Amino acid sequence: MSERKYDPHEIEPRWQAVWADEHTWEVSNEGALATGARGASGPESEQTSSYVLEMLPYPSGEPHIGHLKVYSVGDAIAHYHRRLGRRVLHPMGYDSFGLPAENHAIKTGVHPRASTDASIASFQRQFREWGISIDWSRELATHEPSYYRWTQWIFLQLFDAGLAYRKEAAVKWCPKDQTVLANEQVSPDGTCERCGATVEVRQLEQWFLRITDYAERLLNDLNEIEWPEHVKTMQRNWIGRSEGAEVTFRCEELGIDYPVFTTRPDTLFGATFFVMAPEHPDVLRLVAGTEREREVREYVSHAITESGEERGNAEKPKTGVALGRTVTNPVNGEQIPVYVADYVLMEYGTGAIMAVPGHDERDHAFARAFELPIRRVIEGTPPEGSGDEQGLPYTGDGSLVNSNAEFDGMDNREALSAIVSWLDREGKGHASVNYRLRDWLISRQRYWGTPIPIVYCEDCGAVPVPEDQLPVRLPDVEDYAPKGRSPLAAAEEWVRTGCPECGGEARRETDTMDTFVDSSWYFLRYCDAANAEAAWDPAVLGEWMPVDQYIGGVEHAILHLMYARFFCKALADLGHLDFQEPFRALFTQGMITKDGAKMSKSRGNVVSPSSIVERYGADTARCYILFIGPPDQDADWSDEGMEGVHRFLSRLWRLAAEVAERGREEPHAAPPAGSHATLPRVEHVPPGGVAHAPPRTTSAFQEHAAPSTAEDAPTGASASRARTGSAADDDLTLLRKAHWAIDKVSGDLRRFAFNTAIAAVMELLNECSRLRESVSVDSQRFALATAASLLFGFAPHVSAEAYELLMGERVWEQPWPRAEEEMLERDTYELVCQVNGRLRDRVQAASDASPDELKALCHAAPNVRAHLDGKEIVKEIVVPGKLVNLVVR
RNA sequence: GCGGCGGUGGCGGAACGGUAGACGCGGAGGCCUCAAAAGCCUCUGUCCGCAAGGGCGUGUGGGUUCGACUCCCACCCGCCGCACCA
Repeated sequence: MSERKYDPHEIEPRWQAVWADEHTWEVSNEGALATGARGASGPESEQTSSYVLEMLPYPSGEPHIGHLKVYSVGDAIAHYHRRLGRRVLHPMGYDSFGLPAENHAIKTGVHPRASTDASIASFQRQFREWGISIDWSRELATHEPSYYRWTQWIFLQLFDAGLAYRKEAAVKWCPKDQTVLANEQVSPDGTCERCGATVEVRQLEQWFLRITDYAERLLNDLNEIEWPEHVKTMQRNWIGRSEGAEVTFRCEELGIDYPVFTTRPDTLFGATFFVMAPEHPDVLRLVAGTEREREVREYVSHAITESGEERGNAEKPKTGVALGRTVTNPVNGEQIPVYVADYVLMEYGTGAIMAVPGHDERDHAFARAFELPIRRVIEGTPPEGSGDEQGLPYTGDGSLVNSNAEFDGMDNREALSAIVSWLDREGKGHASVNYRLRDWLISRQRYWGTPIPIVYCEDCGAVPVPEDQLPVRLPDVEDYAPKGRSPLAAAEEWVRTGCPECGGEARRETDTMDTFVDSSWYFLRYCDAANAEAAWDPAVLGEWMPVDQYIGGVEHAILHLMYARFFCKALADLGHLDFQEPFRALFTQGMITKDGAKMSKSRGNVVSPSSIVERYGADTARCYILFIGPPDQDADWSDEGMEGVHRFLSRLWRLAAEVAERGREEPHAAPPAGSHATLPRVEHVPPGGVAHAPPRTTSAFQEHAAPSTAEDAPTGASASRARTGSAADDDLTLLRKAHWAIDKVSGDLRRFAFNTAIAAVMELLNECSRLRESVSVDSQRFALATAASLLFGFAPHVSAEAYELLMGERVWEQPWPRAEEEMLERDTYELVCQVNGRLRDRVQAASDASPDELKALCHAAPNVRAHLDGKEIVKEIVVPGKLVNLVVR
């Protein structure tokens, strides 16, 4: 046993230096271009290139444990793909614009660029210390003009296509961050997702991206991608598609048509009133100059200042005010009263609804509160415990009643389409689809972001900055503090500019873009990061995109992942891309918690990657984080668990060092005492072949293949062949274990089961350790080299070290090991003997035994006999390779 | 309310419808050592039993099956998303 100790602090920097000096993980685009378009749908084995991407970090302070996890997962995948023979693009960058750096600047006066750059330097250093296999030649940061120049270019493409537009709207405003927010950035409780302040509504003119144009495609194309079901579900919910009809209700007095969206046109005959949202622009117009005006004004101003939380509470009693107007129900000509009520939302549908109190719970509650008529138009009884004396509201299916001669008696589902057809013919409505998704508000009244490349001219209006004048650089300012307008507005010299169209005086847009715009296309830029002429060369993109495996946190399930999909579709429509979906497969990793709680500074339970790496080395940290449990689930950090992984890596290194030493002392020519003379030495095969071929089948293998019988096989569960077996048996046992591990790890990697993959390597190492006295150096070397090879993607440094000690070669240059079929097959196995489905005995059976032979073995098993005593056998189930089950009575 | 994901030893977790608890942690005992650390070995779901062996065990209750952690039905609990969405 070597006296030396596993020292990650000596090993890790040495290998990091090799990878850095040799630019090991860089890939060029030329190869990709030369091979032509890669078979996007081709089988895994034929794929020649692969794009493995983890979500880029927001550089703030130091990397945290979540970063360690996501890049450990991504690196394992990247290495696996490489060793399957693919050229792997595995880049890194920084989402470096954003509020935290700016808030820090407000507090300290340090320019956000300075703190951001410092943080980026820390991330870079740690990524190298973790040994992540990154192609550093493609590194980018979204705050660099060389990057945001193209963010601005994309904005202009969208602007030219009418997909970026400016409009005044009721928008979400965070009073603390002093900026508007996207709908997606407001938490369900009506607070700012970032700072927690209660979000207000303000009427402001803002920039939007027309993501709603893509609602249908964003929904449908979810079927084309390999994403976790829960993420797809979240996106589907967020898009919120509803099928129904748009129906026009006319206000005869004023001659105005009001379309409403309904999913239940079959209940149109039950519409007994009409309700508008407080924000509806016509509410005040309808009451202007009437005695109702004052009351309505008061109600409206109260309603729009209510917080989303107050207003959104479904339990809240219904409130509202009658407008003193009526509209005509198009199906029966009835005049029905119009109300304003806060339960109707301006942002969904048309901001006005037809109210059917007989068949809608909310309308029913309102009708009761305001004593409005409630009419049943569909027969049926609501579930127990709901509904009034008449069984209303009833929201289920049934036959139409109280409608008209044409539709009464008709099944409501049929009636639905029949009524829509009728409306269509009469010009009073049509089938319609409505979405919950809103357009994406991208302007922010903040400093640290990509400037929006627009100037305002008195004569020409909003004019795009010409492409050759990009980037519009972010100017330096004195004061970053938000004052309800962008800090950029204070940079007067920067703001004042000439109009690109008429040359006259103009002023620059002073808002910046939401940082989600920056991160909606970074994966494209990686493909062609050095391109100074264009955002990308479509030919280069064609080689790498779409991303084969994207990895990140679920927290981006809606925001980033929806925006990036939208960008791809829009840019594809504009002819800049030839694919629709950016991320073919997605993996979402779970959170690492401490003592069951999210790590946070305020809780004081933060485990910092740098402290773990300092103490145990990067390999232990990475390996533990993958071993802790299924990577898509949350997992709780345990220092003891990490100690266990550290012991495992120590043992691997120690055994490798020991075997390397033993190998030097005992050259292959003189194997010890005949025990394994029949086993040839490990072969070295050039790249493209099998990495380290296992010893070929020899007499040792055949000797072992002698079939056992029930009589001579051990019957006790704990009987161990290895203990009593000869040295050659042990060699074979170990080699088989190695091949088993190759097979197991290969399968586990395909399904992201890193925890069980590492467990399999642990098993192999346990076997090496257990048999180390009785097997040949060659067998030991093969088994340990296999362990190192399989472990390389999880613990690269120690694996590279061990492999080099054993084989004198670089493990990452070896192809992924292949398990040999014959080494996976067993000539005997443990046959499970059951009586009535209960385990009663285990016996050795020959692999090629016939069902009848297996039955006989089972009958002969001592403990089976005891349970058969005096019973009648009714059925015998034989599962070759597994078990025999005797059913008795 | 709608949708999604979960519930297995003291703990993290393994188990194509076929030996429940791999692997690791923790625990107990032992070896090595003057001693300790490190390392190594054995045991470790639970109850009965000296043992052989047996009973009970994967949230609850049913069902399908020779056989169910796994499939089906009805519940309970937890987490996540959406929700006065017409």
